[in-house]
Amino acid sequence: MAAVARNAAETRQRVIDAASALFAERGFHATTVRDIARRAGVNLAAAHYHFGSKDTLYLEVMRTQFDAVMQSLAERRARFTGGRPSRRALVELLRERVAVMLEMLLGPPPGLPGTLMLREMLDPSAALPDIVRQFVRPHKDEIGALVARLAPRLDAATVERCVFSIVGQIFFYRTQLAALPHLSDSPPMTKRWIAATAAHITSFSLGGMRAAAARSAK
Amino acid sequence: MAAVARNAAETRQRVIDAASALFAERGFHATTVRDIARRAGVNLAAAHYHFGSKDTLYLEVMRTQFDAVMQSLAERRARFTGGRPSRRALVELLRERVAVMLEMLLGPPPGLPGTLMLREMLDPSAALPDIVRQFVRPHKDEIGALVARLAPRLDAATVERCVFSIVGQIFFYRTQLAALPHLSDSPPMTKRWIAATAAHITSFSLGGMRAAAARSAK
DNA sequence: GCCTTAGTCGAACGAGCGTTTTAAACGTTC
DNA sequence: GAACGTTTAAAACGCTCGTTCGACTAAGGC
Repeated sequence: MAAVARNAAETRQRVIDAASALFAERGFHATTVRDIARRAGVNLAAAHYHFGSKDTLYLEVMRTQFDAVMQSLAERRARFTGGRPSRRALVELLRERVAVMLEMLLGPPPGLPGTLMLREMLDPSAALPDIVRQFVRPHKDEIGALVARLAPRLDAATVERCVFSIVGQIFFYRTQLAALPHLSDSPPMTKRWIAATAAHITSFSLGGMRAAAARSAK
Repeated sequence: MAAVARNAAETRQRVIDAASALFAERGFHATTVRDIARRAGVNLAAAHYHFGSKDTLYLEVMRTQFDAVMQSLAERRARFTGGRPSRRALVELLRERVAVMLEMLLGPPPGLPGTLMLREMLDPSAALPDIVRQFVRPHKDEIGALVARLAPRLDAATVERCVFSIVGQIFFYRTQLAALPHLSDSPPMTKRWIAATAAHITSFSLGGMRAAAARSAK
């Protein structure tokens, strides 16, 4: 039984991995269970044995994928605890968070969670509430906390708008990924490019927050 | 022949309209030609008679849809010509442009071009280059011109980054449309809400441009 | 040693898809 | 008014999809 169980777990994982890649690549409807089974190197019926249906496989893929994201996010979050950081440190934290989100959305190669989430936004499934809770909310809350500390005078509604403005700038590069080669002189998507983009977004946003504070003070 | 031709043109239009709505609503793969024919109130074969295949119908839908957008854009653009506007007028122009894009992306009801474009970005088809040329490029160039006039000291690369930052803030509300009810206290998407959002994005972006100018001056 | 159970496999099923065919209805032309 | 090309309607074709079936293998429990 041990050998079988080990193989079973491996089969399960291979199906999950293949399905993650294919769902991200082509979307739910354009992906066939046969393609998934072929890429996973398992039998067609085996996939159905483990997951029951294409729909539940999709939900399982989402759950698995965003569990992993949540975990890596939790590790990064540890840095926040500890004392009352200087403004310079807060800015640095924001810049780093922007860079992390850019990396997560654009690469390395697959940019899988970003793509799956974008697809979920266009064609919401039963997984959407979970994704929002595990993925979107934490990001929003963390950036919101940073904004609130960087601009203490802002009311809650303005903080939310600023968060949307910051996150929007980040998401833009994933949303328009396909169009960017037609739009701009090929951005190489290198580490260097990500750092430069994160730096721009950060300083642009700091200026924006200043303006928002000035506006709400009036 | 005249009566037939009139019916034929009407049939064509009805198919295009139904297909536009369904492709936006469900995406290409989840939409069936039978659904389109049913919603259009025409026979299944009629659609194939007029468009040959589902793929060419999709391309035709895209062409038609973004032709219309381009036309409405051209009308709005007329306002730009004429003299050297004051800074206050430039800001007003930017605010109005942001509001127009928000409206186009979020409503009234369908927000059709925005949805179709987002789908194209996730699953690019042969229509993507056209969409970029007719829809994305003009917006980018116009906002770029505004940015360049509002912050004359910026180099071209920084202007581009600022444009991406502005457009990103706008697109955010379309990208996260499905998640917004889970994220925020239900934004009503009314005219009033759009105006308030446009005002925030505009002032946030003006502050961001100021910061970008200060940064590039260093 | 036999039986149950978990897992895999090839084959097949029914449904729904895009597309094509067939035939009837239509206005136009002579 | 008969022949014609054009447009619509209905049925059918071929294919692929998600899913199911039954046989088979290997590993414990009694």
